[in-house]
Amino acid sequence: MRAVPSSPDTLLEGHRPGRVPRAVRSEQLLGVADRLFAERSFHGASMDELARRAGVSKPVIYDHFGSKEQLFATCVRRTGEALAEQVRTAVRKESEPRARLRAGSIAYFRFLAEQMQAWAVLFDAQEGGDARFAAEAARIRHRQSELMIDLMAESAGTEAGHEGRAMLEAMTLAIAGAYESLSLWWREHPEVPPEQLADWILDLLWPGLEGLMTQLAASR
Amino acid sequence: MRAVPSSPDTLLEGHRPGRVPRAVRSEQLLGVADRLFAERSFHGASMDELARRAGVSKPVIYDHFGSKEQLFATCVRRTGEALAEQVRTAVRKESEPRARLRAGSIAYFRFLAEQMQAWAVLFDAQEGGDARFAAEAARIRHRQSELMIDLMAESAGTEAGHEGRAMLEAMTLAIAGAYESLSLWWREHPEVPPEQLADWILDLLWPGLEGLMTQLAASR
Amino acid sequence: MRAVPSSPDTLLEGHRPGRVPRAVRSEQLLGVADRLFAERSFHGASMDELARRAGVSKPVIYDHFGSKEQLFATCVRRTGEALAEQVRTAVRKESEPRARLRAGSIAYFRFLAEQMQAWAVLFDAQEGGDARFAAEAARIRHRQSELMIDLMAESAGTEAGHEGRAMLEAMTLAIAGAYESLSLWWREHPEVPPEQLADWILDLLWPGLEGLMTQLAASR
Amino acid sequence: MRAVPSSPDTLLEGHRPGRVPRAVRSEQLLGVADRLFAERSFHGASMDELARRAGVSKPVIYDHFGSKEQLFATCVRRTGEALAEQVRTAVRKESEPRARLRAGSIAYFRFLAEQMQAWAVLFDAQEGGDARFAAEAARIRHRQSELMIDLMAESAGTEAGHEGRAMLEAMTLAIAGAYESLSLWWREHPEVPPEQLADWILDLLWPGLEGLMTQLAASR
DNA sequence: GATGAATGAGTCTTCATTCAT
DNA sequence: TATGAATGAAGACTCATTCAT
Repeated sequence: MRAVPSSPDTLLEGHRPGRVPRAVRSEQLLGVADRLFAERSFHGASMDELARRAGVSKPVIYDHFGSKEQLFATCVRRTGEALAEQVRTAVRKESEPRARLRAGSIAYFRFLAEQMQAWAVLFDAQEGGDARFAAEAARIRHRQSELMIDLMAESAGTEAGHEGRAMLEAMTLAIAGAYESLSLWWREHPEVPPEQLADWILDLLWPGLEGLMTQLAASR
Repeated sequence: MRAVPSSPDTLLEGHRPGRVPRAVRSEQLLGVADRLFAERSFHGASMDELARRAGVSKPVIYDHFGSKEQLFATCVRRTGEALAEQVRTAVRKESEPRARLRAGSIAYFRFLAEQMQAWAVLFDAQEGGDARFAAEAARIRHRQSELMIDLMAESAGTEAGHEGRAMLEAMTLAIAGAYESLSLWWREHPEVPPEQLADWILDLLWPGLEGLMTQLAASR
Repeated sequence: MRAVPSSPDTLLEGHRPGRVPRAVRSEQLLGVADRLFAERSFHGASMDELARRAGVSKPVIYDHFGSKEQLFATCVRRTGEALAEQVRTAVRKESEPRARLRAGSIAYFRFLAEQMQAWAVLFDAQEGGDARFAAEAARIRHRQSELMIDLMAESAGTEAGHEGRAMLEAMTLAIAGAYESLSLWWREHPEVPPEQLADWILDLLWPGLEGLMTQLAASR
Repeated sequence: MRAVPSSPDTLLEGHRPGRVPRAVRSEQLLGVADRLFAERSFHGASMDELARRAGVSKPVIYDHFGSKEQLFATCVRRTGEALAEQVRTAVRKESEPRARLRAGSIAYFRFLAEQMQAWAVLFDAQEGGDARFAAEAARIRHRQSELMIDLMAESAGTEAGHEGRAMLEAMTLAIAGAYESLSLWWREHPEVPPEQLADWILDLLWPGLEGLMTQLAASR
């Protein structure tokens, strides 16, 4: 029994349904999709609901993104980029390695707090049903931690020797995993401030990280 | 043009399709289900395919497990318990905290290597579409790392003061996340031996862990 | 070997399968559903067959009615209303109580004769498998006989005193039951004209009804 | 997930599951089936549940009754016969027509009160999904009212002339319908005593019935 | 550029019924 | 004789996707 369109989210975006420049419509759809995927996860979200919420007909969506999967991939990428940008900016404001990592961590958690929904999209990409997004998501997550390390190491001038390459990659992911799990925990303990989280995880990771960096520097 | 049953996995289990004692069939079905969920993830796996692979009709499966969800939950639980057991055993063979953690880590990675498929089930439980397994899975993952810490700390006699409780819980999950992400990376670099992985992650985590434990002991 | 759609009932409705305005399709589906439920009863009717007969795919039906139950309820309600309307109209044309009842009875039987299929839907609602339609159906049947009595009594100015309330309700249903059973018998003796049926049942019920009405009027 | 047999109703019947004379088992199964069909109606009742409740395996049931439908038909017939017997006995105790009908009515309602479950079986037979029981049920219901009339008329010496045959049959069913509908109403107003019900319906039907009988007698 | 209408394939689940032991 | 194990067929329902307007 077809649901009545009711007030679509579109209105909030400041555009009447109907004639809308393509780029704007695209952006608006991505926003709605972000929220929907965050709420329902890839499989739970239906194109029908997306269309309803966006206040457009389904063909519009297909015209813009081709398929549910491509739409999802786009959401994931966009969110990943926004997160990366926020972290990068924060890290650049510091110069000491530890301070850089701390700043990056705080920026990271702040992003999550501000954009809960986008964040969920990012992590749930781990699923995706067909492991097709695993690729994209993994790349993003990878980049995420790599970013932190790179930025952190920027001043240290450390560059991975060939042998340490694999290890660095692996550790990079391990760290990303630690952040993500911590984020999931945070979801249920939102009273803890981002700075607290950052201090905790720095206490856990920094000593080891410092050691690894020294070791890499030596092996160079 | 109905598909021919083709070689069901049953044969691998050493049982002709047909009459089989209930317990045996149960076990066999769980095995096939483990593999299937590992390949396709919860949503991607269909009961039809499961039945086809197991060489039985669907009602058999429903008679044994009641529903897809219950079947999945059973797989997750079973795998979690097996993993925990393997780790526990390994840890108990050592007495020095660091050695214990190392032994546990190796056992952990060995379990994954031996039972790739089961392992995927465990991690993918993070999804589950309806966050219904998230509970179970989270509990298992939590227990996993808690287990390591507990066992590790056994001799140290450390017991969390009230204030450190939240931090410990959070760190525990962060650590689990690190292990899991590392495992995912390992999936694509199977040439790295478990001991190597263990050493890497110990180098990363141990210094911080040692510090945390000292700190907790002091605050007691 | 997929079955050819064969002549769907659609043709009878004057619409090619394919694109049809929503309201028209709705109406057409209700018609087909009426017939199907009449033939097979709620449980015996399958949405698959309904779709096949209507010459549409199942999702179309679900889009229109939401579920089998809602579709059935709609059929029942519609039929009930149509019947009530027909009876009401007929009764209003007479002024003498007995003549009113007779006119109503004839209208009632004529409705059945004209819309056999709809009629079956109405009576089978008594079942419904889960007693979920029992409510709706009971209400309709109740209303049916109440209607006759009310209309009949309109001029008589009789109004139930508090004490006679239960009795009136019970008798009302008993009368409805008599009509329904008589209708079922009629199904197998279609040669009997509606007027004949009306005379028979009036001979059976009128004397008693007259007595009851007098009695109620006196007790007021 | 197969339910545990748990205490089957069998025990109440005073026979251990296992070795039981065929006739006894049959009787016991019918008892359980009566209750089950009464609770769930034909379609809602499953052979699995029946077997579980009876504490036997399904093949036993199939061995005894051949199919679900035959089992149901048997239940319906048995119940109908018991009801007829009870009414017949009561009627025979009176000699005046009106008194006979009244006694029969009371016996009828008493039967329902005492054997609610059996009664439901009887009326729900109106459904049956495939109208296959409609036949059997109709016959029984028919016989029911016929019985009352016959018994009532016994002393009156009235015998239907050929012309009045159809009318009598039709009226007979109409009366049965009235009783049944009244019974359904009673289900929700169990505080009303059977005698009250009998008086009500006699007030409604008797005057007309008397007239019909006179008319028939005259036309002879 | 946008939509209302429609679909085919596939989902999980249940049931009456019957072998093989 | 009685049963545990199994099955084929069907049921309601949903979804991503695409014509025809």
